Amino acid sequence: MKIATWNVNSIKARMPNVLDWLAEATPDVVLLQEIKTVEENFPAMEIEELGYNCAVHGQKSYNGVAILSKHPLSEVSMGLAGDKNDNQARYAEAWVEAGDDSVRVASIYLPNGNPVGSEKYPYKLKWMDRLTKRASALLASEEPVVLGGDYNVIPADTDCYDPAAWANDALFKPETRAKFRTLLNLGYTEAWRTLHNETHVYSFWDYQKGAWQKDNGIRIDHLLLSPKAADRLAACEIDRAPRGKTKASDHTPVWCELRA
DNA sequence: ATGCCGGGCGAAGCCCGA
Repeated sequence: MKIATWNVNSIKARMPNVLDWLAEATPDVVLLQEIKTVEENFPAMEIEELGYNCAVHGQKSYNGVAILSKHPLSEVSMGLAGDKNDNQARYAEAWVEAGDDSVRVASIYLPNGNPVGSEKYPYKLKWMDRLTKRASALLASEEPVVLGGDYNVIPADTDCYDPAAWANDALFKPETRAKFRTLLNLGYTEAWRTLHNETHVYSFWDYQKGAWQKDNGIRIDHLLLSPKAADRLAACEIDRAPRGKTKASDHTPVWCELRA
């Protein structure tokens, strides 16, 4: 079971790249973020032609998440509990029906939180508390769970090109990283880091200042595995190739392989 | 301190991202 996460920064602008990558990488499940469109305008037909089912939690212009799966999806649930006034589309969850390979997945677009002095930062921290609550409830089921997405969290100094430059940023502040650790400490395994010792390996490069060419990136796209999923973890990689293509997203896909 | 780039929206220039 190959499960990927990818912030595509607009599904409509990214369709050629997304279709190419689906055909080349052949993931079973893809967790998309920042689709930037409502469900009615999601280009489902072209994706379905490649054998995927689509579950879309859309929003006009901003945010929006989706789950693509070659296996049937059930128990599809959109939105993150805990704040009835939150209408930003940042969370989608589903059960992937695949026999012994079955797994629960969530596509997560965690708020950026900048600028730190604005209301956006407390919104981010509260959203992380809500995610922690949901993640805790999912553990109680003792199912295999993969929480994948754009976490907008740089876990450690070595996950960015210049820690000093990010010191006061919402993606890197101690409070942000502490909440991310709280999430992990529930019992989740961050798939890429648990299989890799390398430092300065990234999943996002800004469009500006030649960040991609200089490899000035940050690692903020993560796959968090419950114990039952972590026991099945066989591989986890960051596929840099899509970031180097024309009309690229500023994020590149991260995928993991779970044994049956 | 701000723009840099790129997308949405909508038809110019602003909002937003990380």
